[in-house]
Amino acid sequence: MGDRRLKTELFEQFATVTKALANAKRLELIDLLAQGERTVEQLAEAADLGITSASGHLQVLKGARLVSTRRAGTRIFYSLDGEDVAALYASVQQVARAHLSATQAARSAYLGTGDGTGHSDASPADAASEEVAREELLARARAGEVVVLDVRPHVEFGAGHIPGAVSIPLEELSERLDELPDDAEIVAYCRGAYCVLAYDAVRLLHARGRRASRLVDGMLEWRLQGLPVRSGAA
Amino acid sequence: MGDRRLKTELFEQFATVTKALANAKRLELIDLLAQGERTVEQLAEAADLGITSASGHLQVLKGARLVSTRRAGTRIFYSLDGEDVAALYASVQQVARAHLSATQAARSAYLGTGDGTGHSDASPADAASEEVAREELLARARAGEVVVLDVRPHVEFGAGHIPGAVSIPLEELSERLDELPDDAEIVAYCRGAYCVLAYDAVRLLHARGRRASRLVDGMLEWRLQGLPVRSGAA
DNA sequence: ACACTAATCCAAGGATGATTGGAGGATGAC
DNA sequence: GTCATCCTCCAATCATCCTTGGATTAGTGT
Repeated sequence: MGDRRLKTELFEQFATVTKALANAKRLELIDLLAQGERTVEQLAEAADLGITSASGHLQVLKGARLVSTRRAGTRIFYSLDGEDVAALYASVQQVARAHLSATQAARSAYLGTGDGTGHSDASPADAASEEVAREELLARARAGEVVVLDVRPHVEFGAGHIPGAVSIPLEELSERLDELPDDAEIVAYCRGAYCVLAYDAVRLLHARGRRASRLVDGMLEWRLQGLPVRSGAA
Repeated sequence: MGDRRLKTELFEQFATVTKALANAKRLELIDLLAQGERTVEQLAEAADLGITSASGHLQVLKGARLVSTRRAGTRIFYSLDGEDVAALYASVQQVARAHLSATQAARSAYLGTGDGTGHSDASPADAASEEVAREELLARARAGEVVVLDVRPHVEFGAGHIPGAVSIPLEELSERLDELPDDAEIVAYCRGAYCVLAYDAVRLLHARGRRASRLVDGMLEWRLQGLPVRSGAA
């Protein structure tokens, strides 16, 4: 078989994709871009990177065609180059979560669920019991039974949100509580399975005596499921 | 926000997965393991690696919990640690194929389709026209209309195959042609979208005047689709 | 033309990863 | 027990990657 060379070349092609993903900061950039386009400066700030370093990482991602760019005057907006990249990223998250117990622990610690000491088998009064399934939310929202609350920053809401959702970023939530009907049940959501905003929002709402729960996962998984998405400002 | 440290740790967890995938040889090992368990020696041989090197790569994969081991006497069998790993790998292939034109070119060259010179837009008499969809194959096989032919090595057939399929590895095909009914239509399959065996098999069958086509993709995608799989020797 | 901003390019260093050869563990045959 | 086999572990070399600072390019406004 003279196909060793061709075979190797093929796997090296695959590896250009995986190598582009093989860095924590680049994964963080992809996580951000999964919520909508951003400039280099915004990305650097959000991912705690120097401008030069962020630009470098973005060049690597661009080289692997995982992101694309759009020029607007003096700025350059980066965005994910297709839903399959988001799906690949979600797949990575899923594998990490299922295979690495350290990921579960890190996730609990970051989200503020469980105790984070490691024996995370099943906290009885866990926030998991307050998760709402996607199809269920869609049905109940259409029936007007619940208020859907998007607690991500306004920009991300504008780039794509659940139809009918109200946009109140977590930062503004405590001051704008009165915009939410007193008696309604509230379902909050944010970026995805590893986003802390909705967890914080539900904790805050409960503390204020509201009935609130959380959509399972978040926008990333909602979109990948092919469920309806609307874009445009609030 | 004091969550920068926690956030970074979370993404570093994700990165342990992607770093384990960030190497052409390791991807090749995963490709092999997606067809069933193998020993270190078999893997080294198949992937054109030294034993030491292969073992090292496998340790990396094991460290990320992407593969698991089983000891049998003096040998150690490696296998993928769950279908989600196979799904992740398939997702990588998909992204590479959709985003990198070089991957398309490398694929055509390896599979022996198209001309491989780069302008691979659409070869008229392309092998694509002879692809059979998965559900269609299942229905026609159950109705006895087609003979399903597995042209992978016997070991891989034993580890999992399409119910009712006949096992004739490509190497043995030309000598064992008489085992296939003269008049039947034959549908060949092998490992996956990047496996050359079924392509070669169909070319050989056509040359011998048989009616033959190829299942779209292969065993990997069949399994991930949740379609029925049987295991055990022929 | 000039100043200003956003982003990329380049070079240097320190860190991390891949391969190889040789030593060492575990298991099975005798 | 000894030997052979299969695999892992260790150490050294070489290549690759990440970060940082300074210089450069592209675009905007005056």
